[in-house]
Amino acid sequence: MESVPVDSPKPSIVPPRPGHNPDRIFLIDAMSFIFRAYHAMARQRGMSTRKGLPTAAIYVFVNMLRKLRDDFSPEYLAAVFDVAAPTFRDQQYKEYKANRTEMPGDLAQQIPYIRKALVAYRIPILEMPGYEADDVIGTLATKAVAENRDVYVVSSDKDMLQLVNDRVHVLNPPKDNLICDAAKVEEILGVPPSRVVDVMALRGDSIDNIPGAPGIGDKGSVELIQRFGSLEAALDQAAEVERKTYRESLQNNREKILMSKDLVTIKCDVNIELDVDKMHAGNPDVEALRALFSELEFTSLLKELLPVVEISEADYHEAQTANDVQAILKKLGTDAPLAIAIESQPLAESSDENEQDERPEGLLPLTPVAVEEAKPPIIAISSTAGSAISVTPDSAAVEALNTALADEAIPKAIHDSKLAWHRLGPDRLAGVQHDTRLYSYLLDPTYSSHKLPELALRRFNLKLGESLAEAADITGRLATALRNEVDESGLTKLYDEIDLPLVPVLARMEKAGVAIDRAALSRMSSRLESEIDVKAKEIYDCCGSEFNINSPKQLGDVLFNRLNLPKPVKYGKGKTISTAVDVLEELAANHKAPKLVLEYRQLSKLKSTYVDALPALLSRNTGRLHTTFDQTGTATGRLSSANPNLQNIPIRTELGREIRAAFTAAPGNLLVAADYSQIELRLLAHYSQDPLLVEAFRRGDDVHTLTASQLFGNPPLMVTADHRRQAKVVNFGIVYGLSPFGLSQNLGIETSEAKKFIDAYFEKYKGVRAFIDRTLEETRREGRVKTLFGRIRPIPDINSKNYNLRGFAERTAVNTPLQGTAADLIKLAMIRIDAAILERELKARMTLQVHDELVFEVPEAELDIMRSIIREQMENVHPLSVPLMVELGVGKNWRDLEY
DNA sequence: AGCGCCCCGTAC
DNA sequence: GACGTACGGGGCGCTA
Repeated sequence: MESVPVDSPKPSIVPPRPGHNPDRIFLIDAMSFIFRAYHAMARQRGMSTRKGLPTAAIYVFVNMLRKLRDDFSPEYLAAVFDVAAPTFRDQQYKEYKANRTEMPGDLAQQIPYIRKALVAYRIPILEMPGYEADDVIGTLATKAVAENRDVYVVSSDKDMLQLVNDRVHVLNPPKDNLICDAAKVEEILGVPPSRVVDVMALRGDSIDNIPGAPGIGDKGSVELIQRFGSLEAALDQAAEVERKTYRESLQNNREKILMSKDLVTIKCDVNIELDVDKMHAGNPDVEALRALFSELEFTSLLKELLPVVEISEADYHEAQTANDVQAILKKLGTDAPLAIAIESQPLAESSDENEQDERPEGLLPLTPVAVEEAKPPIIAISSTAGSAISVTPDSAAVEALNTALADEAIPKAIHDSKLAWHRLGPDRLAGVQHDTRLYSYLLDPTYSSHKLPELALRRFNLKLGESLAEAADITGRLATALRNEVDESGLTKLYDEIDLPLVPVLARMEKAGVAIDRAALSRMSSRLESEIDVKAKEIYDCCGSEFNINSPKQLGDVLFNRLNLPKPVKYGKGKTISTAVDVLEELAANHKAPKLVLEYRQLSKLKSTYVDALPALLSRNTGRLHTTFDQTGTATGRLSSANPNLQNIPIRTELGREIRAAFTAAPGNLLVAADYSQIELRLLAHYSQDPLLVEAFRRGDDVHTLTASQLFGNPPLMVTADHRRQAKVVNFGIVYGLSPFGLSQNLGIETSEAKKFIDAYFEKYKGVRAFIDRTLEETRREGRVKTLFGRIRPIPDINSKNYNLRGFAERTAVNTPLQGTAADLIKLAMIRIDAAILERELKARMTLQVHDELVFEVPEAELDIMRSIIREQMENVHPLSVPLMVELGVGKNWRDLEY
């Protein structure tokens, strides 16, 4: 099955002529698209549902249908399938299509859904045992023309071009809905539609195993037909052909060629009725489509189906008096939560987007909006003056609202309670029981968004409007539905004991912020600026011209095309040649420029990303830097940090550490940084129970030295620094799910060498091997991994037939329990440390979390108590088969710490 | 001009 | 093709 080639620069697209012929029939050659979509899918990153059902072909097919409907508004429409049964051609020629391999499993899985989609679109499916789709289409086209209708054969199969005539066109959607009429066919193939079969008979088709004339290919077949006018004439006059191979092929294969023509000729007299009444293109069955798209997780398509908003603002009543508020609260049953939505926009006064909300507490203007219809009852709170809410409630109403918010006994449902905490201010909100954002995250942390509108769409097919009351309404409904799922998925304990209690802890950390030495950064900026300047000039000098060093494209051009430096061995997919660190390091021996570029890069990276960016984000109110921790942003359960990201402040180079030195403590305070030592390797020991690892950690041995001693066969005391370094890379690699290629890149050695390391590692650490095997086996069975505390991550690609996808899934499956359990543990420790600080009414504050490290700002007087609280809580956070160790540093800034 | 993607680099 | 998880800056092509 070949696609129609289009070599002409600008395909002539004939627009549909409205009113031209209202009797247009569109016949879709379904399988030709399905195969096409499937092959296109290989390039696209594997698309699938969370459960692992591949969906790329369905998606492409559905989009083709939509485009067809949008572009042409067909009057009549049908999809034609092949029946999986022998056809008359198989009887005629037993080798027919013998070369065709069976349909791949991940495609076959999708066919039923494509049929469902057609049903939902109310497009009839036609098929005829014993005939191929081509023949059915040819027959229907012929009959339609006899009824004076226009036919559009929707196909990307070149064979179809033989059907083209005055009334029959071939429409090729992947080629931008190119319409082929007779002229176009001649332009593309070099012969008119009536001679397409003649050409094909000569050329043959290896995919369908049609022999054709041996030795005559694409060019020859067209030439011969053009010259003689027809296949029969070419055969009869074969003697005149000068070229020996052509001549003899024609003379010696007459039967074969004629049979080929027979095979490729579409039969137009199949015994099938044309019933146009059943082919009326009407409106799709929206409910069926919705159900289908929902099952297939086609969220963008779902969205388009949903202009329907079930709620309108008219359904909500605004509460103006305390009695109105009390009336809402009365409606609450004993267990029903009060759903709350809060304006998420920053206050009008602080127009700065990045500004942390630092309003004095308790002064926030609140407008409660009561709702009688909603179940559970809701209160939407507008905190912005001049918002959509039209009434000004009396002070007693606001008072009643405030009391309810702070009442621990009234359970609340909120989407993103951390944001609510910030908006309302601490201690004004109590009793939060349902955070729908956290529910969504726990149920599937791999979703790219856990925002309320997306959730409403995904769960309820509901398009959320602007109204705050509506948001509260949806939040209430989501809380009920998601809580059930959380309970059913065994995530309740994790939610109750880790994710929910962490919310106020993070809120306090964000509010506290960190102190920054602005002057130090400013000095550094000036210094970097001049150094960057000098470095740029040096680069221009030795490259012979000025260009944008920041542009990998321009840089690559200069290095590899102008200076003719050797190109990296692998610069595959992209058009630009890689100028990444390892490539430039390699080139440093050949030329001065690469080293200079690396130095330039380091300087400009530090300047733009940190030195200049951080001061711009300092709060005008507090003068400190307030990050936002996202508790629902990672697939593993880790936190992430943004605006600014304080989880990637440099530490590895001296210059980078200078930035760290600008993270200071307020006067009279010290910074305390507490790191878990090798927490992921300790968890590997715990999970695998590998005797070597477990014993090493119990004895307090250096685990990298141990691995070096195992890999290189020296006793631990004889391990060299270099062996230890390499062993460390291997240890890290194990946690990340290493491959020989990855390790070889990291160590700068041959893949074969790397493989020896890996084999040696697993030979020594048999428990680790078994753990990995166990984990993979379980993941294949369950389609997901779990942390020690039951946090779930779906791994849909674990059984994929795609080598890359599967490999990635396997590494993820091994890494996530380790990374995710470490995340759970430190979250638990944070909750307990926070509680200890509150309980003792200490002034010390937790300020940062960097995955395995916590940073505190501690008054000097509280140093001793804090040190002991931190160590105690972190090291004893949860019993494991190996001890957890914490390294505690104290200092005036984040660089100069004394351990 | 604004958005999205790529390349690159920072952290753990 | 690429050992896990993130965020962000700059370039650049795409849309408007």
